[in-house]
Amino acid sequence: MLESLYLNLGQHDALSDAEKALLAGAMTFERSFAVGQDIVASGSRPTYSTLILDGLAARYKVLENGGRQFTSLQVPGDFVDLHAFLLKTMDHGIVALSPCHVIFADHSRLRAITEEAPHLTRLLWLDTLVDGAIHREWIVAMGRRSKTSHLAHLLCELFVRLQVVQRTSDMTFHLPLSQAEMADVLGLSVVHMNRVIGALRRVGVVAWANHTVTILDWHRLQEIAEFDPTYLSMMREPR
Amino acid sequence: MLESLYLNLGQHDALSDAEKALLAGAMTFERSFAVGQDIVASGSRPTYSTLILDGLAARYKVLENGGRQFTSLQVPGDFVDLHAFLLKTMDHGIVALSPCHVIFADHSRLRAITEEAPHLTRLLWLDTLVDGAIHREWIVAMGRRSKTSHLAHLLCELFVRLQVVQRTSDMTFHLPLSQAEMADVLGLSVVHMNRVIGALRRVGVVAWANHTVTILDWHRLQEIAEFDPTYLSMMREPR
DNA sequence: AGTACACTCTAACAAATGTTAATGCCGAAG
DNA sequence: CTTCGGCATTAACATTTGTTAGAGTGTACT
Repeated sequence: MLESLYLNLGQHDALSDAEKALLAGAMTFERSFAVGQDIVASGSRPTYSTLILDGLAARYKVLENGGRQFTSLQVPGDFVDLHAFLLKTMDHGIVALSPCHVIFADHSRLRAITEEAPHLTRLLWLDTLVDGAIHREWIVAMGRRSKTSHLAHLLCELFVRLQVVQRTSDMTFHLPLSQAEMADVLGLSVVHMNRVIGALRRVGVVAWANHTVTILDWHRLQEIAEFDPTYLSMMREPR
Repeated sequence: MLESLYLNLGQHDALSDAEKALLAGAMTFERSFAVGQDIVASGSRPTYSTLILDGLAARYKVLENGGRQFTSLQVPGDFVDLHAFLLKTMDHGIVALSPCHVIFADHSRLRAITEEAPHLTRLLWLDTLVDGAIHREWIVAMGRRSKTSHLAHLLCELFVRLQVVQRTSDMTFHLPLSQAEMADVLGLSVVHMNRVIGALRRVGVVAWANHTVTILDWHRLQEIAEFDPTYLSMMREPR
């Protein structure tokens, strides 16, 4: 059941059976969330961290004028709020973008892991570091890429991340976001988001309909995005 | 000499003398960097992490078209590349924005800390988590704030962070960046950066000359920025 | 079958932001 | 003292992006 988590953590370094058991032992109960529901509320102080077993979720902040910005997309195998284990207070919310099935890991047991399992601790730490690396890539995309390139980069990133946890088939993956939600990812108006998607479609590198993205020309998409997956740390090496 | 580091880590939770000694024991040699020099090169695989003792530095990425985007600003007491301890390969560069005096912490000794000092490990982990929280705040600023608000937010953040490590005097702090460098922070053209700075000056909330920023109206600046320091985790509590 | 609703897409126009170029200021180097 | 070069500033114009409005489309519900 924790296959996605093992795939996610295991992509960076070998995960022993004992470590898998420790992770499994940290888990408590499961729960499902409907689309649009908050999985974690901004301002809350969770005592457990939430692992996505299935579905797509996002971190977001809302400004006074009502504007919403997603700061990350979370796929199966991601701890959406592992950082709250040490940050304590959520400074943002986490919402389900598709029906989400999750499982909760108790902070007291995570703490026990940090006391007794240094290597596993480093892997969990690493998981949050990759999070940060993704954030940096998003900052670069928002600041200095063309909007088309930004979108292309996002699709490359999602494809690769979903591939790791075996949520792609061929060059296709499911992307349940509406264009309004995509606009909240890229920081655009809905109208302009529509223009940018249209532009990328017109180039012919992706097909995108019914919430399903098909990459028609991976090489060219990667070129448009200047996508270099180094930041995802997918090399398996001692950590 | 590591006062800034102790202030930085110690703002989140109590740091024992034993832990301070462990940190001091991880340090090896010191070095100075001139303005514009790379402190860490993109693509390198450092075997030590760099702590800023004095000066201002920034993480950055460069795109094929020559555009540069800063992804963070680093102040004294910050480990600029603590993440490389586990990420291994630098996917971005780090440059000195003012003359920087730094000290290097050996990865092998950091690893020893993770094996033997769980609480200190959690504090170092936390340090990288705050990094991530700042990244998220930057993403929100780039995506959904007005440029004036973004700039105001950046000044609020810098002021608070510099205050923690005692690099402010009254409502004033040193900001060595040129407007071209500021543009690479906010993701703007130099001309527009100049307009935005002019706008914030005209409002009368900050004075800014000779690389020195004076906050004239903290309350209103915070209002313009919608600045809420929660994300910096400055509450001292058990971690 | 008909209605309501959410979503995509387009058009027309307004506002924000980028580009190019020129001016002035000031400190470093000769 | 003079010259040079980097930086801040402004203007004029081009391009990108936002806003408002509306038309089309498909699906769930009655």
